[in-house]
Amino acid sequence: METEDLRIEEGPTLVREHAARKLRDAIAAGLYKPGARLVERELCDALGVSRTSVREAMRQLQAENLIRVGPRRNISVAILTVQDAHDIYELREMVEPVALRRFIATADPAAMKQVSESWAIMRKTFAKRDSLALAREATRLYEHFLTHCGSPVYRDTGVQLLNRVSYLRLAAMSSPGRLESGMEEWRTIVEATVQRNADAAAEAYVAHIRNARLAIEHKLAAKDDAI
Amino acid sequence: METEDLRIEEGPTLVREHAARKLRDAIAAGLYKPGARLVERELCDALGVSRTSVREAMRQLQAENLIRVGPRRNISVAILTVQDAHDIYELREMVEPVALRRFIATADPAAMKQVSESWAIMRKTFAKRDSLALAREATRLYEHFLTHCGSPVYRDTGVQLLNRVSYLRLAAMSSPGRLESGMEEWRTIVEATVQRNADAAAEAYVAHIRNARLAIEHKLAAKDDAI
DNA sequence: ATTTTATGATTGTCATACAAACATAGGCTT
DNA sequence: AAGCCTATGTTTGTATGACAATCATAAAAT
Repeated sequence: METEDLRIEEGPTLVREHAARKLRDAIAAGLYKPGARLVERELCDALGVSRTSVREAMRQLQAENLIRVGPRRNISVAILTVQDAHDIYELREMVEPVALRRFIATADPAAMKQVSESWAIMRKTFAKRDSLALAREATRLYEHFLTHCGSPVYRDTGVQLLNRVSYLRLAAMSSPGRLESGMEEWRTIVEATVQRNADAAAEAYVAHIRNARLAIEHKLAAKDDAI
Repeated sequence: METEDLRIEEGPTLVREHAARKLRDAIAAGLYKPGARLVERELCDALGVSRTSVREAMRQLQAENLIRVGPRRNISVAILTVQDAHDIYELREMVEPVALRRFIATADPAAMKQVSESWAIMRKTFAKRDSLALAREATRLYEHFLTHCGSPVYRDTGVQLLNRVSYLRLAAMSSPGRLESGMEEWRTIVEATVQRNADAAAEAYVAHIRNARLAIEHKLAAKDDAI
């Protein structure tokens, strides 16, 4: 009975959603870089699905601001200006601490246990200096808080903001020392969370997002304009 | 030269976007009520476009959380629970006052003039007790602040939240006295805005959103569960 | 009356088709 | 040789038709 996870929700076996997830992941992993042109036909070949499904997935990513349809109707991975990144982090700072407070107030033991487990994985990947896996697990934890905060509204809003900066977060981890300080911040967040100390957790979370923003702005300032 | 509005942006003459806008407006106007089933073929007939375009528009509205694809794959207008509505207003209270502050700080005279003009229209429609036109003009003003706050991120996030509660706002205007108090709140907001008094405008805006939320929660509490 | 079966409706996906916009490469003119 | 024009191919937007799978409903059988 433990193995069976009786979900009420629908089976996610839609081709268009599979395509959308693949594209989202590819963008997050930096496989498609900001500004890179996306050609429908090539995506069809790469994903092994029809144009119909690719196009429906594209409309979804477009609404999520992950891709952009230009004036010449060419489709490309969205480019974030320094100001865009700043604003997204500013919003994250408003949204996610509230979600974390709600998570702490309402999370059941299973959801709380997942936090410790994700944290353990993060420490392991950190020890191996596997940035990509670490970023992925951190994303999982961010989304875990949002998903289990009891509010679909906070979840949708928060996840959308997170997705928009996913590749930036990966890029920022290459700043010297950022990995270490980030892990310190996470440790504080996780410890306060499992102890259900909402104030401490939220405060640490705000500090974490702010530091992440500064790291990213520093990284972006090095480049010319936008990424 | 005054009549020509030289836009850099792309021409919005895409059938799918036209369809998406029509559906959004229909939901906002209460033409399609929450929970109402949407049948592709009927939408094709009503809009005079192909299934291709309707489906792509649906994917967009789905990503905007305006429609929902159920487990049985039937598509319906999204239903907001009382909690959902509460959370959306809570987020609006975080996002929109910041956008308004930025608007006040950066709006050019033309953008500021538009505020007075919208406000004039609102007073006119209010005098005629034309709730639908009033709601539409208020939406235009909300979106005007967001569009001209200088931040695409705030605009996208704010507009998305606004769209989700569009039909609720219309419904709340039928509460006795809400129209009058709402107009008072708007007057304070507009006056402070055109005087570029950011603190006063933001404070009035927060109060306005809070009152609107209370009116809606009161309205929703009357019904059973969700709308 | 209950169960079973047939029928129709709806969605998801694919394959084509074609016009419009656009890019590119050649060829032509001067 | 430089610049202009044309032919060709590419890409996107849209429409149409097809079909399987699922679901709902009506009809039929027990």
